[in-house]
Amino acid sequence: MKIATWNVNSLAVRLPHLLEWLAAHPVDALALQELKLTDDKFPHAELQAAGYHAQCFGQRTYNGVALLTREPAQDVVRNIPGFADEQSRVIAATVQGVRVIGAYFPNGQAPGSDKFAYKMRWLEALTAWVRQELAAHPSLVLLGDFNIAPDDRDVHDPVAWAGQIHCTDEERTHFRALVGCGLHDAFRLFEQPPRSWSWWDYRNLAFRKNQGLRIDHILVSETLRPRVSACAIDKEPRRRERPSDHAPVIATLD
DNA sequence: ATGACTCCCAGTGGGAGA
Repeated sequence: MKIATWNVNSLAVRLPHLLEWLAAHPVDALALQELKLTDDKFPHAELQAAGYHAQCFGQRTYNGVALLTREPAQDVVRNIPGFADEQSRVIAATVQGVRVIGAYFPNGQAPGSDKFAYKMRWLEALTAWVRQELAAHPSLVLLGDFNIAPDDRDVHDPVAWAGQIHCTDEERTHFRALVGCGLHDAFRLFEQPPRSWSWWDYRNLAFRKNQGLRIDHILVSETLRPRVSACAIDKEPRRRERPSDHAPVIATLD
């Protein structure tokens, strides 16, 4: 079973990239973030033709998440139960016996800002809920755009980024708290090329210079850990014309 | 260097992203 995550930065713009990628990588589940469209505009027909069921949770202009699955999904949950939120950031479902939680974590803009405070509240609520979900579903994957670079080795220039958004101690402490619920960063279960990133700024020729951050993650539960045989970032879609600024991440479960 | 690019909604500019 293959499970992947991809921040597409506008599904309307990226649908051709997505369909091409799915044809080359027929994963069993794909969590999408930053759809930037409402559910009435979700391309159900195109994805159905590509062999996928889709659960969507869209929003105009910003945010929006979806879960694409080969097999039908059960027990779909939108956003964090009990956490009132205007923003569409979480979609969870059970697929082939695995509880899959796809999430678009808040950006946070800058430490000290209102958006940073929202990010902290959101992370608090997510962690409490994930703990409950793990108790109910031992086979669980939490994946998506975390907007957190967990470690300095996930940052192309740790000195320049020190204390900046995605790299603050507060964000990294929250990441460790999530992992502490009983999860493992699938990417770090394996030897990886040095300077592996999942996001590159559109500006400054950042992709060409390989200046990026690893902020898109796949966390697997203790129960699933022995089944994970690979995890990789696919840079290919970032090389295409008019790419998303994020690359997909794929985990393979035996 | 408060830059740079891309997307969206707007409406000939500005917010947000990361």
